[in-house]
Amino acid sequence: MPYNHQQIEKKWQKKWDESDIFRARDDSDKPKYYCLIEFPYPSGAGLHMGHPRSYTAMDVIARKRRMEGFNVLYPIGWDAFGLPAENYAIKTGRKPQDVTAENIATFKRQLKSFGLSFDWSREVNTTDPEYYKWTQWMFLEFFKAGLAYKKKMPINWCVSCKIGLANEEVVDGKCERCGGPTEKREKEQWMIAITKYADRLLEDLETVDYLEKIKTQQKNWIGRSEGAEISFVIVSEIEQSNEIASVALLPRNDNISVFTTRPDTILGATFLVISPELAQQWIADGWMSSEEVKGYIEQALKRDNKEREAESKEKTGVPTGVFVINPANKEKIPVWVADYVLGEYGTGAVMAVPQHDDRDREFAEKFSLPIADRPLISFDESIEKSGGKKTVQYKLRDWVFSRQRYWGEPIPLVWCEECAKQSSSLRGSKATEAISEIAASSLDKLGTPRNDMNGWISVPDDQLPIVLPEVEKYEPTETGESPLAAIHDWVNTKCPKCGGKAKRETDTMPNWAGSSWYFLAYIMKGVSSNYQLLTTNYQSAFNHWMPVDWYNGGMEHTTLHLLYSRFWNKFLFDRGHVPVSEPYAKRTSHGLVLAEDGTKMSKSKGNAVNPDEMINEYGADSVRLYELFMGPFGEPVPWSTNGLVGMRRFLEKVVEVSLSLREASKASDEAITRLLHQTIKKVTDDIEHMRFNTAISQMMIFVNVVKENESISKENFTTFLRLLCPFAPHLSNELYEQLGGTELLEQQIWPTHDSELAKEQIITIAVQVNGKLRGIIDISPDAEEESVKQSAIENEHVKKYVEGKSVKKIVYVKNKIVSIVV
RNA sequence: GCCGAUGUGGCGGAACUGGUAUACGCGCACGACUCAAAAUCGUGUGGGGAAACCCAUGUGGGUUCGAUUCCCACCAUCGGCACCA
Repeated sequence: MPYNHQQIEKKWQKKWDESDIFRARDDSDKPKYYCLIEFPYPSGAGLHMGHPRSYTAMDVIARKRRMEGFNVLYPIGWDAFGLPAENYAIKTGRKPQDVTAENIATFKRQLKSFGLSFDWSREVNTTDPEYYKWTQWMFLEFFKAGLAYKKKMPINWCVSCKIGLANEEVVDGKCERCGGPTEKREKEQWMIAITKYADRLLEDLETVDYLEKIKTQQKNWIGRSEGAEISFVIVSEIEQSNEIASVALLPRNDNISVFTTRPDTILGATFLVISPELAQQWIADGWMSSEEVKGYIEQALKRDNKEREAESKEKTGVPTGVFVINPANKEKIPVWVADYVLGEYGTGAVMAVPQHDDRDREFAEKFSLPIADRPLISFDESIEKSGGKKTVQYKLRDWVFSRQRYWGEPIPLVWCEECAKQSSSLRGSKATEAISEIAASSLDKLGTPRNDMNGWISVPDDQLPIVLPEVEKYEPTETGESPLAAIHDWVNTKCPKCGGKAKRETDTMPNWAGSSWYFLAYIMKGVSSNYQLLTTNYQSAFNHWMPVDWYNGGMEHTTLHLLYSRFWNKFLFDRGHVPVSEPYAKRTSHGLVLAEDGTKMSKSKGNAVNPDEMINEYGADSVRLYELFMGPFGEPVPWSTNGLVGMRRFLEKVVEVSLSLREASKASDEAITRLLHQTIKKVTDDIEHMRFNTAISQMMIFVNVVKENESISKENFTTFLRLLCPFAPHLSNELYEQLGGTELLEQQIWPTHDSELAKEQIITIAVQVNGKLRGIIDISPDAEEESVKQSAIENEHVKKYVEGKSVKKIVYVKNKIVSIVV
C-alpha cells in the first residue's frame, strides 16, 4: 500500500469531527482531566512551527488520558486582542475585527490539519463581545474590591507604538513588541493591585507542581525581601552653606524613612541617599533646594532606561545639604541625592553603609564620604536601638492596566463630575472604608490605591458589554489618548448612578486581560454556548473541571501571563466565584523551535518553515512525530527538514510491517512480545515525563526489530498501534481499520505492560579488569553470583589480563557488571 | 554582577538511583537495483593504529574496583533579572 497521507488524514479528521469523540462531557462519570495549552495570538503570518510543539505534546497527553479512561477537556481558542492587528489596521485602514477574523480562519484551518484532539465546541475568542463582557465584568470586580485604581505615575512609553507599557513589556529599555526606544512619561493609568497578592503568589508556589525553574523565576520576580524600616530624624542644626534648604524642609518633613535588609549594619551608616523621585517630592512639598540639587533631579528624571543603563557603572549624585541623626549611634550624617537609589522601590531612600555594601562604598569613595569600620549588632537589637520596625518589600509592582489604544477591551467605567463632588463629602461610606483599609495595609506609598475613585462609576451589569465602537482612524491621538476619545457620541454618556452627564473611560485593557481567565471561559462555554451573564450558574462546572491538571506553555510567559492569571484566579477565588485558589496544578514548558541555522525563525529573515508545506508533503503524522522527536521537549532545538524525512520513513516502515503481518514462530513471538512490553513501559513512562523523543525512539527500535524478524502477531501489532496512536493518530487509525478494527483507536484502552512478559531471558553484562572493559558475558538474570564471577574470569578475553596475577577483589553488581581488580 | 540551565560523533541527541559511552534519527561512504538519476534496499560509520591495543563525554584536579553521572576549581554558551538597599 502506498502511504497516501493526504487521503488518510482527511478521512480520519472527518471521522473525528463526525463522531465528536473529543468533546468533553460535563455529565460524565469518568474522572476529569483538564489539559491546557496557551491559546495562540492569531497573527497574520499564520501558524509558526513553534506552536505545534506544545500542542502536539499536550495532544499526546490528552489522547493518552482518554485511553486511560479520563473525561478529558482539551480546549482551544484565540487570544486575539493586541497590537499587531491594530498596527496592521493603521497601515491598511482595514478593521481589526475583519483582519482578526481572517487570521483566525487561517489558524483554525492549520490547526485542524494537525489532527489535534481539541474540543472545538468550546472555542473561545477574547475579542468576541460575549467574551469580553466577562473580562469587563471581572475588571469591575477588581474595581469594586478597591484593587483597581487610577494613578498618575511615570510609565514606560513606547515612542513608536505610542503606548504605555507594563514593566514586563520593556526589555532592555526597549519595547518588547517593536524593539523601539521607550521613555518615562507621566500618565494617569488604571492600575491593578497585584502587589496585595505578592505573598500568596509566592507562598502558594509550594502547593503546585511547576517546573523548578518556573517557580524560581516567579520568586525572583516577586522579589520578597525581609528587613526593617528605620526613621532618621532631620536635625535642626543647619549646615552653613545650605541654610535655606534645611529650614524650608522642616515644617513638613521631620524625618527620612529608609528600608534596609541589613539593619544589623546600622552603626556603619555614614550617610543617607535619597532617590531623585523622592527629592522631587520634597520640592513639591515646599523644600527650597539648591540649584545644584534641582539641576541634578531634572537631569536624572529625564534620562530614560537606555541612558541609565549605559552609565550604570559610574555613580552620580549631589549633597542635599540636609543632615540626619543615625538613631543607633546619634551621629550626624549627611543626606545625598543619587539616581542609584530607585524611587519605586522601598521608601525611595537608603542608609548607606560603605563598610558592607559595594554600591555605597563605590559612592563613598567617589565623593570622599566617610567609610566607617563598626561592629555588627543583632537584628533585634538594631531594630530596638533605631526604633525601626520589621517590614517586607517586594520587587513586584502593581499592574499597569491601561492602554491608550483601540484594539482592546474598553474599561467599563464612567467619569461623573457630579458624583465625584457628592461623594467627596461622604467620607466613611462603605466603599471608601474598604479602600482605606487596603491603603492602610500597604507600605508602598507610590503604589497605594487612592481613595478618591469616587467619581468613577461602574457600568451596571445589564449594560455590559461596552462594545468597541467603530472608528475612522486607529492611531492613538497625539496627546496619547486612545482613538476612542475622538468618538464623542460614544464618550459622552449618562451617569448610571445619578443620570447626569458623564464621560466614558477611553482607555482599553492590556492584551493580558483576556488571557487571565480563558481557562474558565472554556468551562463556561460547555455550560452555555453564549455565556449568558449572571443568569447561568457556572459553579458546578467550575467545581467539576478546576483546577487545570496540566498546563504547558512558554517560559517567556512565566512572569507575565502565568503570574497575572494566577493572581486573577486567586482574586476570583476570594470573591467566591471559583472553587480553587491556584488555577494550574501542574505547569511545564517547551523549548523554542529555531530555524535550521539555529537562530529564531522569523518571516523577515526568511528562515521560517511553513507548516502547510510540511504537512502537504510529508503528512501531519510525520510533522507531529518530528516536533516531538527533534530534541528534549524543554530545550530549544533547530528545525531540520531532513529530520522530518526520517519520521516519514519510520511511518512507511510501520505501513510495511502491517502489510506483511505473519504469525511468527513461538520463539520469535516471545521475543517480540518481550520487546513490546518493554516498549509499552518505556512509552508510558516517557510520555508522563514529556520525554517524547525517547518514547519515539523506542517505538522505532520496536519496528526495526519486527521488520528484521519479518513477523508479528496481529494482536501484538494492534497493541503497538494503540501506543503509536497519540503520536500519529491518522495512520494508526487507518492501519487499525485495515486490520479489521471497527471502532476508533481512540476508544481503545491504553496498553499496560506485564513485567513478567517484559523480563529478559539472557542478559549481557560487562567484565572489567582494573577498571577497563575487557570482555562481555551472557548470563541468566537469576544466575548465582559465584557462577557469574567464575565465567567472568574464564572468559577468553578476560583471561589474559588475569592469568598469572593475583586477584585482589571481584565486585559483582547484579545483572550489571563484574569488576576484577588484580 | 546575581539567579537558573547547558556543554557527549559531521549534525539533533541517548545513557534509569555511578556500572558495556555514542541508543534512535539525520548526514556521509561503499554496494545492490537502474541506460542514468531520484527513491528504495543492504553494509559500514567517534578518533588513532596493520594489529594487539591506545585515546575520547568543555578544561584541570579529586572520590571510587569503576565517573557523562558525585565533589572542588576554572572556561564557554544560552535564558532570566539587573544599582531592589
